[in-house]
Amino acid sequence: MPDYFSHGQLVSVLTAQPLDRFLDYRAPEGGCFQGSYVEVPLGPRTVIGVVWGAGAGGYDPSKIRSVRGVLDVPPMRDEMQEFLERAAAYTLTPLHAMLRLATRVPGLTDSPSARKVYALGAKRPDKMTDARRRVLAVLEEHGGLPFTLGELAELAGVGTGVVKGLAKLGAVEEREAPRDQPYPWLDPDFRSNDLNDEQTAAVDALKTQIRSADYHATLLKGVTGSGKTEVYLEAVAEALRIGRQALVLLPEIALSAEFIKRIEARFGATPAEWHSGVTMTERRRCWKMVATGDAQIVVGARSALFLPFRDLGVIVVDEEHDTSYKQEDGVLYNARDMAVLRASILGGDVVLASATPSLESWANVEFGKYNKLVLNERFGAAVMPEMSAIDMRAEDLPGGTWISPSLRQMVLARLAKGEQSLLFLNRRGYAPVTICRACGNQIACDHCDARMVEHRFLKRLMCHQCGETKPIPEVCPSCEQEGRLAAVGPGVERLAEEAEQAFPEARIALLSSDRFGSARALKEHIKSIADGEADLIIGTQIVAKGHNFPLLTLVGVIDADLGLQGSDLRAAERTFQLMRQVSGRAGRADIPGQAVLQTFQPEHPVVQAILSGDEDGFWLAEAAERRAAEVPPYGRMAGIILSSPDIQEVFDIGGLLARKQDPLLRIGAQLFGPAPAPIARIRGRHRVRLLIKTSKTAPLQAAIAKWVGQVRIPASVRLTIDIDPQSFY
DNA sequence: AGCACGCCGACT
DNA sequence: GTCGGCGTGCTC
Repeated sequence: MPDYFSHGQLVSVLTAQPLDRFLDYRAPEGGCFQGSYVEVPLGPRTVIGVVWGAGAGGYDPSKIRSVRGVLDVPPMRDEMQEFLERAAAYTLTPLHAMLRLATRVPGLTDSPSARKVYALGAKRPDKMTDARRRVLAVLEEHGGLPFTLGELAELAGVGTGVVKGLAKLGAVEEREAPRDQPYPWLDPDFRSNDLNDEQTAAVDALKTQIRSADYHATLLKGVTGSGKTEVYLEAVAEALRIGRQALVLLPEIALSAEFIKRIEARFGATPAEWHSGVTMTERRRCWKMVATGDAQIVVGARSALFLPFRDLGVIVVDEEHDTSYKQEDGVLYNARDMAVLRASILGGDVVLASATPSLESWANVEFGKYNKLVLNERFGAAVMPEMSAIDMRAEDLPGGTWISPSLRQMVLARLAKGEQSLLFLNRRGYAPVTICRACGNQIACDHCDARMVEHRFLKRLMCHQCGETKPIPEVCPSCEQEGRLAAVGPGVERLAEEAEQAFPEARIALLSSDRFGSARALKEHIKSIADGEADLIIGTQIVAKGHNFPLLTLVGVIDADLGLQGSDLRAAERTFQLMRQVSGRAGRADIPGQAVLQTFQPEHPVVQAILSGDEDGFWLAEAAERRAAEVPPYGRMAGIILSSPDIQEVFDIGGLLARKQDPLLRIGAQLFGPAPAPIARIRGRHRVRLLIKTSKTAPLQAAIAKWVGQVRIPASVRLTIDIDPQSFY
C-alpha cells in the first residue's frame, strides 16, 4: 500500500510543467496517496501532477495551496516513479518532460461514468412491429449484452427512434455504463501453435524465467522464418497465466494490424493498441485499462513504454535492431534500452527479438547482461537464399540507369516462370539531387542546408529534413538559365521508371513509405502484392520490415554501397542488417530464393560477410574495430546539438562550452567540436554539434550535467543532449 | 508552458 | 501623454 497523506498534510507534487523542481501542496479533503494523479492550482491555472512523496517544507506556509482534486485513476506505482526518475537521469532529460510522456493521454481528467447503454427490459410492448421485433431479436441473440444506441439500431437495421420508443415502454432497459470498457479477455491457452524442438526449447527457457517473476533480459535471435514470433507469444502467454500483463513493442505501426491478427488467432481476442494512429477515445480507454489491469496485452509503438501498467510481466521488443526505436526529437531516448531499464525495475522479463541483432545487444550477451536464445531452423525447411554479388565495374551500364544487364536477365527469368522479384533501393523519391548543368548549383531547401529530393509523383521537390516542398523550377535559381536543371542519382521512383522500360510486360508495384496516406492503405497494398498482384516490387527500407512475400524468389539490391560510405560508425552494421533482412525475403519452402548485390566494391569486408553468410565473423570483426576505437558498445558517446536562428550565437556558445570542458576532462572524456552539424541548418535554425567520447565506465551523465551547468544558455539557443546517439545529425 | 510585470518607440 | 513591443521571472 502506498503512503497515505491525510487532509492538510504537505505533499510534494511533480507537474508536467517545465519547472525544474517539485512543488509543495496540502493534501485535499479525503487525502491522497503517494502516486495519486492530482489537479493542482499553479498561478492562475489548474494543471495535472503526480504526488511524488511527502512535502519538502521550507516554503512560506501561507503561500502553500491545496490540491484541487484527485483523479479517478489508480495512483502511479513506485516502480513507475523510479522508472521515470532513472530514465530522466540516464537521458539527462528534465523529470517533468518524462512525466509528460507518461501522462500524454486525452481525457485523463474526464470522469469515467456517463454513457448510456441498452439491454433487454422486463416488459413486452403492447404493439409489436417488425422493427421492434428485430431490435428485441438482436438483444436476445446476444444473451442480454448491452449495446450503445447507435450499435443496436444498426445491428437491427432500424432507426434510433425505435430503440428509444422501446425504452420508453420498458421493453428495453436504458442504463448508465462506464465509458471505458475493459478489453475482451485474452485466453493464454486459446490455441497453441505447433512448435519444433528448437522453438520448444526456447519457449521452455522463457517460461521458466517468466514464472520466477524476476528480471531477465533475453536476446531472441531467429533467422527470418524461424518462428520467433510464435516463441515470444508463448512468453506473453506465460505472463498472462501468472496474472501479469505483457507489452509488445513494434518498430512501425504499419506492422501492427497484421500483428493484432496473430494475437487474435493465438489468444482468441484482440489486444489493446497504442500508437499515433489510435483514436483519442481508444487511447484513453487503453491508458485507463492498462492502469486497472483490464488490458492484458498492449501492442504499441515506443511511447507505450510509458503506460501505467498495473503489473507488467514481460516486454517484447520486436526487431530490436530497428533504428526507429530511437526517438529523435523531443525527449531523446532509445525505447529498446528503456524497455530493459523498465523490466529491471519492475522485476519482469524483457525479450529482444531480431533476425539481425544490433551490435549493442550482441555485446550485452558477451558481457553476460543478456541471455541468448537462438533459432536457426527456418520453418518448413526453407533455406537462406543463395547470395552473390554483381561487380558493377564489369557491367556495361548506360548513364542514368541502374539495373545491370546481369540483374535484368535474372528478373526476366523470374517473369518467365511467373515468380516475383524485388528491387531494393534505400532512397525515396525520384532523384536525390537536382543540379544545374549550366552553373553546377544544387537545389537546396530554403530552411535547411539539405538538398531537395525530386518527387516526380508529387511533381515537386521535397526536403527530407523538414518536409518542405516546392515546385520543380524551370529556371535555375542561381544562374537563371532555363531548362538546364537535371535530376542526378537514383531514387525508387526513377528506378520504377527504368523498370517499366526494361520490363514492359511486368506488373510493377512501388513501395515507399511516402506513397501512402495511411498505415492501412499501405498494409492493403502490401497484402495485394503478397497475394500476387505484382510481378516486380520496387521498394525502399519499408520492404525489409517484417512483411512476407511468399511468391518472391529474387531480391536485387540496386546499390549495396549506399550505406558503406559516410562517417557514421554504425554504417557497416546497418548495411549488413539491411542487406540480410532484404535478402531474407526471397525464397520459401519449395523454391529456393536468390539474392544479388550490385556493388562497386565486391571485396569490401561488409559485402564479403553478407555474401558468405558468416554472421559471427562479421560481428567479431566489427566488434574488434569498435573495441579498438573505444566507441559504442565498447565506449560511450554523447552528442550535443546547439541551435539558434543566429549563426554567430550558436558558435559563441559552442566555443564557450569547449573552453569550459574541464568537467569532461576529469572523467577522461574527449570533446570534439564545436563543428557545424552534418545538416548545418534545419527549419531556419543554425546547428552546431559537439561530440563526447569516453570509456564505458566513466560517469558520463554527471560530468555532462556539471559541464553544461556552468554555461548560461540564452533563451534563443536550444541545447539538446543526446546520450548514445544513433545518427549523428 | 503560460502569464505576469516591466521598461523603451510610434500613435490618438 | 498612452498603447504595445516581447525580454526576464515566477508559479507551492
